[in-house]
Formats: sequence, structure tokens, C-alpha cells
Amino acid sequence: MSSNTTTYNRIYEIVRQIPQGFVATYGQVAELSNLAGKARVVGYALYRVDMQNSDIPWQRVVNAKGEISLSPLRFGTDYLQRSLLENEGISFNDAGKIDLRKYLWHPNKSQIFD
DNA sequence: AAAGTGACTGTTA
DNA sequence: TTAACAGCCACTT
Repeated sequence: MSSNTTTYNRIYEIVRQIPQGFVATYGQVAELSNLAGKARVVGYALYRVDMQNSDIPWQRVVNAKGEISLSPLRFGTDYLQRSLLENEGISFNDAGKIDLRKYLWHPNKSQIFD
């Protein structure tokens, strides 16, 4: 257990609150987790998630351009992410992008539970 | 213990 | 529209 476990738990609590059919950006999750400007840390936190067995809707976090962030280190979970989102009713354009104006989560900060 | 790396992002050109 | 770049920080070597 590292001293940053609570930091990651804070991130996971935010991600859990993204509603089905919507997405949030890494930067947005960072901000809501009191980690403004530290979007990369959110990437690390999600990288650590067990994609098979977790109750965290990790697929609902995309980058600021509305794209899925691809990496060979993800061993295919990046492509899995797209199909999971499509199953939630989110569509991708020809460039592989999500329309954030349509699907971005707009939480009421006073309702965020952490 | 210093240096490299990455599921990031806003600015700049 | 894109791409390079500089901050960013936890983690690994």
C-alpha cells in the first residue's frame, strides 16, 4: 500500500459517479478529485484497475479531444473501451472521436460524493 | 538516488 | 487542423 492509495481511491470514487451513456475527461476527473492539472495521475490510477473484475466504469474516461487514449501497454483494453461505450449508446464519428458537447458529463459539484 | 516514462493537457506556432 | 512542447507527478530502474 503506497501513501497515494487514498489519492487513487478519490479518483475511483469520482469515476464511479459518471453516469451510463456519458463520459468525463482525465482532466475533469482530476479536477473533481482535487488534483487539478494532474490528469496523468488519473491515467495511472485507471491503468491499475482490474478491467475484468472491477465495479469501476473505467471506460467512461476519455481524453480532452474526445478520443480514447491508445497505448500498446493497454493490451487491447483501449479497443475494448470503444465497444463498451458503443454498448452504452455513445457513438463515434469517422475520426474515431466522441462529440463531447453531446456526451460530456456535467456534474453538479454539490452532488459529488467523496 | 537521479533519470526515464506515460490511459494527459493547455499553449503556441 | 495539427503538432511540438513544457508542465505535471507517481512509479520504475
